[in-house]
Parts: sequence; C-alpha cells; structure tokens
Amino acid sequence: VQPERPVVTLEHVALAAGVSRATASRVLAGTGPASAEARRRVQEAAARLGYVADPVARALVNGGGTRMVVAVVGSTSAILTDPYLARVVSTAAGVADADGLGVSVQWLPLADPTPALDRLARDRSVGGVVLVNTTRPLLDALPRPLSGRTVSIGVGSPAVPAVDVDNGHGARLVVEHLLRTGRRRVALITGPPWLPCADRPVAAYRAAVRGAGLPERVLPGDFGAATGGVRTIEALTRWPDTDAVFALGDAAALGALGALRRSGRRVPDDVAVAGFDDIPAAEHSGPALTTATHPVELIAAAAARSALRPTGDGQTWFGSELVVRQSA
Amino acid sequence: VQPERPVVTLEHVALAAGVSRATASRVLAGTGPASAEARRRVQEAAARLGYVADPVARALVNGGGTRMVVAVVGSTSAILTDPYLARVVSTAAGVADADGLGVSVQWLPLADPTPALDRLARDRSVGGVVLVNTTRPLLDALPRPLSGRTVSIGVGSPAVPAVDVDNGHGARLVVEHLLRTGRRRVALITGPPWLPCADRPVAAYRAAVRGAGLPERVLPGDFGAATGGVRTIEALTRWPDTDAVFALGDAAALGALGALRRSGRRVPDDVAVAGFDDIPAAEHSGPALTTATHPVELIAAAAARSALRPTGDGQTWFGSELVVRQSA
DNA sequence: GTGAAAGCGCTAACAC
DNA sequence: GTGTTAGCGCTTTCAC
Repeated sequence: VQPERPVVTLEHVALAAGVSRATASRVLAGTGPASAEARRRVQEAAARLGYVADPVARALVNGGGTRMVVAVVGSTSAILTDPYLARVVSTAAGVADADGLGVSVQWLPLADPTPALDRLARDRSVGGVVLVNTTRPLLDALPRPLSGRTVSIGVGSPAVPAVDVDNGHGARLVVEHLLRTGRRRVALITGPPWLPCADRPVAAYRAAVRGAGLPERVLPGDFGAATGGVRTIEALTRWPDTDAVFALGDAAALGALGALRRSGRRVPDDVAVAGFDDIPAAEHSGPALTTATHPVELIAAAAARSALRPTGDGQTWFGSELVVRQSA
Repeated sequence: VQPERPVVTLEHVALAAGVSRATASRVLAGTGPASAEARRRVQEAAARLGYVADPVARALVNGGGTRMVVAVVGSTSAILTDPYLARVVSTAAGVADADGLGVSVQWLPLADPTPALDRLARDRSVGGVVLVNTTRPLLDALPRPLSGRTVSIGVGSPAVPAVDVDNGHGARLVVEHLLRTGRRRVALITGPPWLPCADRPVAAYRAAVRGAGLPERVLPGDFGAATGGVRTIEALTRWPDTDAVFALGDAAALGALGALRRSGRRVPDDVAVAGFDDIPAAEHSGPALTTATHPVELIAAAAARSALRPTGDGQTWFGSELVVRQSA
C-alpha cells in the first residue's frame, strides 16, 4: 500500500507558468538562458505550487548517483559500530542532504576488499565514496570508475585525494608538552600497524624523543581501550622507569588510565598519560585526559564535499591543538 | 569531467540472453512469470556481464525513494553533532545500504518544524523517515504523505509507530539499586522538559521513591554534562542530605561526577551517582559510572527497517539492564 | 510465457 | 530565448 504522495512535477510548474517544460527546467536548474519574464513566472509558479525537483529523476538523467558511501576498512565488521565512524557518517549525511543525496556505510574487509570495491564501482547509485582507514595497496587497487569521485580520510595516493588531521604536528605538541613538564621516559602506544595514517605521529614521537636524547619506546596498539591497558602494563614491566604513556587514540589512553589505577600507580604523579583525538569522554575521565584535538566533523565534511564535487586538492590537513588537562 | 562509468544495462543482459528487456526484467526482479529456460539464460548472462540493476532507474519507476532521512528535533542545529544521533545515523546507514538506499540527517527546529516537514513530504527521494526526539504535537502535525513510512524513536502516536528503550524499567532498576545499597535521599536530574519519551523514567523514579516512603527530588536537566553538574550542586544546596544523584543520561551523570569532585565530595562514599545509557565513556570515568544500558544500535536498526518496510507494530521497546560499577 | 510499447520526471540537443 | 524531441534504465500493462 503505497501512501499517496504529493505530485507536483516540472510539468505542472511549466503549465502554471505558461511555458514549456524545457524553459521551466532551465530556470529551475539554473542552466541555460531564459528571459527575465519567463524566469519570474516560473519561479513564482514553483513557489506557489511548492515544487521540489525529484532528485531521482535528476540523478537518472545526469548520472550523478543518489548516494555517497562511506567505506571503512577493518578486520571485522565490528568496525561499523565505532563511535569515530559514526561521527564521520553523521556529518557526511548532513552534507549530502544539501544535494538531496543520502549516505550509506559499508565495511571493506582488510583481508580482501576487492569484491566489495568492485560492487561499489558497478553500482550506479553511488555518486561518491569516502574511504576510511585505508591502506596504500587498497588505494592502488581502486577500480578505475571510482577514481575522481573517491576521497580518503587518512592516507592518500596520486589517484585519491586525502583529508586528515595533521596528527604528526599534534603528536609533536603532546610529546613536547610531556618533555617540557619534566617527563624523560615516554612510551608510545601506536595504532594498528597496518594503518598508514598512524605512521606520522609515530615518526613525530621518534623525532622529538630522539632530539632530546631520550630513548624511544614504541608498543603497537589498536586504538582500543583494552589493548591500551595491556600495553601500558607491558611498558612498565619492560621499562620500570617509564614516567609517561602517550597513546595514539583517547580510548587507548583511557584504557591506560584504568590499568594504572588498578595497578596502584597515581596519575599524573607516578606516570603521566596523554591521548590523542579529544573525544567527548576525555574530559570526564578520572583524571581528565590531556590530549590533542582531532576535528572529525571538519574533516568528514571536507571529505564528503570533495567526494561529491572533486576539488583537485591532493592533500588537506586540518590542525590539531594541545589540550592540557589533569593526566599530564 | 564525468569519469567513465560501467555500462551494463538490462538491455545488454536481454540481448546476451536472447530475450526481450521485459522478460529479463521479470526474471531479475523476480516478479511475473518466466520459463525455466529463459530464467536460466538471463541469470547466466547477468552473472557473466556483472550486471547490477540501477537503483536510480528502479526508484524512478516504482517511486520508493532513494534515501531515508533521520530527522532530529532540537532547539538548535547543534543537535546534529550529538554522539547519540551519530550512532543512530550510522546504524541506519548500514541498514539502508542493504536496499541500495542512503541516509540523510536533518534538523527539525523545535520551535517550528512544519516547513522542514513539508519539504520532506514533498521530496520524492525520501523513502522513509526516522524521527528522533519527537514531541506529540509534531507527530500530530505530520504531513499525510509521510505517514506509513515514518517511525519515531521515542514517543509514538496512533499514526506513527515508535521504537525505544524501555527506560521506565531501566530507571526503576537504577533507583532500586540505589535504595538497596542504602541510599535514602535520591535526587533525579531529568531530560529536557519538552521531551515526552523522558517522562517514563521520571514516573518510574517517583513511583519507586514514593513506594519506599522517601522524598521525591526532581530537577530538570537537558542531558548535557554542564547542566548535570549545575543541577547536582543545586540539589546538594537545596537538600544537603542528598546521598545519591540519578541523572537521566550518562553525559549529565559525568557532569555530576565532575562537579562533586570539584566540590570535594567523594563518590560513592559521600554521594552515589548513577546515569542512564551506558555510553562508552561511562566505563572510563573516575569513578566508573553505574548506569543502565540503552541498546541504541538495536533500536536504530529496528526503526530504520520499519521506516522502509512498515511492519504494523505500534510500539516496540527494547530492554534495559542495570550496570553496576563504582559510582553507585 | 513473452514481446512491444508506454511511461516514471527530468535534462539536453537541436531546431525555430 | 523558447519549444520540440529524444532519451536516461527500468517496470509494467496489454496483446499475442
């Protein structure tokens, strides 16, 4: 039972304005010439009738698709419930709405993303793709038809523009803060090893620490709180004089906080903890987390916009700022 | 420069299978009769050519729309960056993807939602609507064409089915836990007064507290951390013997935690704090937050599904469970 | 059971 | 400038 739907088509507007459909279309779509008089009458009629162009018909004829898909790479589909991803999708959905487009989310299996990518390339409803957590091999294997309307949040490639936070700079700010406040043995808990956009902050950490003549202590993480806790204990076992833990990702840092609390260490007295991203929860942990900002909404909006209308920019990095709270 | 897009249309499949477009359509769409032989040949051809029906063309002819919109009521458009909303949108986007549909988010001004709703009703690309944070008046003013493909997360109406967490029961569990553990002066910080789905937990609180012969102490909140903190201090000023604060919404509870810490009270020793929703951050606050679960993903998925394909269920409530941590 | 033909609502050539 | 004429890719009567 299809409920009755309003039927105000271009035809009606044209009729009411006393012009042809073509003229009405030109006026309303803003393409092509039209006399001032015609323009006025069409607009008046459209407004009076409450005409809204059907994005579907429009999409059919000019082939721009009807949706943008946010495709996220991960080892399991559990990545789909990630809060960070949710913010990206939600922001993209707000941007796409302005064009009458929708947004979908899909999981791209890290192990074998090709079938999913091919399906995306074939699907003519897909107007643009925003890749999240991409790897270089995946970018290089991107089906031809997708290039030009795909943008990556994270690492880019010659064919795929990238948008991201300047996490190299953000990480440097955090490490410098740690050193400035007297920390001398800083351990770093990284993101997943396969994720290339998490390499920049690691490099920044190494440079800063080495530059100060201090030891590099790097442990692989996965952005998760549980792993953050485990690696923290590991660091303190392996290097008992560790006086600061810097986790890439606030969730991991919160995990570190929990592990330290359980093991009887005082934060920041015994060991300082810093995170990255400034998620909402960072403000409310005990103690509140020192971290660096990650303007997810800005990044997602920029990515969504350029997936829909390619800009030609190869690389866009948004700034990251230090947020000093209690934990470090 | 429109990049080359794959062009395998029904026409090609029909040609390759040696049948007419009509027959190919019947086979592929699964509607109408077709001989076993025709069926086989069409399917083989489709598979071989990698044919994927164009959802846009399909939508144009059968009018189901190409997207679902999540419309959220709020006093300002800032509501669009709410993490809870993000989880709803992201989940809906996953569900819609299965149908080749996208999802958009729109803000419905609390003060005057009508223009936005009318636009929604007129927009033929809108296949379904999921309302978030609705009010009864808004539901009653829902444009006709929208009914039947709209579902509300929160409060419902005769015309609009509702999906929500059973927050009445969840709130009862929390209050009972508080009383069971010896609390006798429990203050409640509510959600925004205009939000009807936040009434059930208030009623549950009143019933539980009154049933135990204890005083009712209700303060209006808005789910925000800042207000949570302010109201907590207010409660302790007005009723100094308050020994527990129950905030509807974990963010508000986290705000309460922060305010208590700053004012020198110990949690849970001096006053217990409980929240509602079990957001990710609840686990990592100091102390970790006692709360009740809110299966947002389950709810959003159910809502999205029934917006797309009406089920006829009037009201669906998902369970809420007590999560006891350190704060109460 | 199958094909021919008529649209869905819009845009884009191509004459006038 | 403006109207006429074709389609975009699909589903769907309606004859056969």
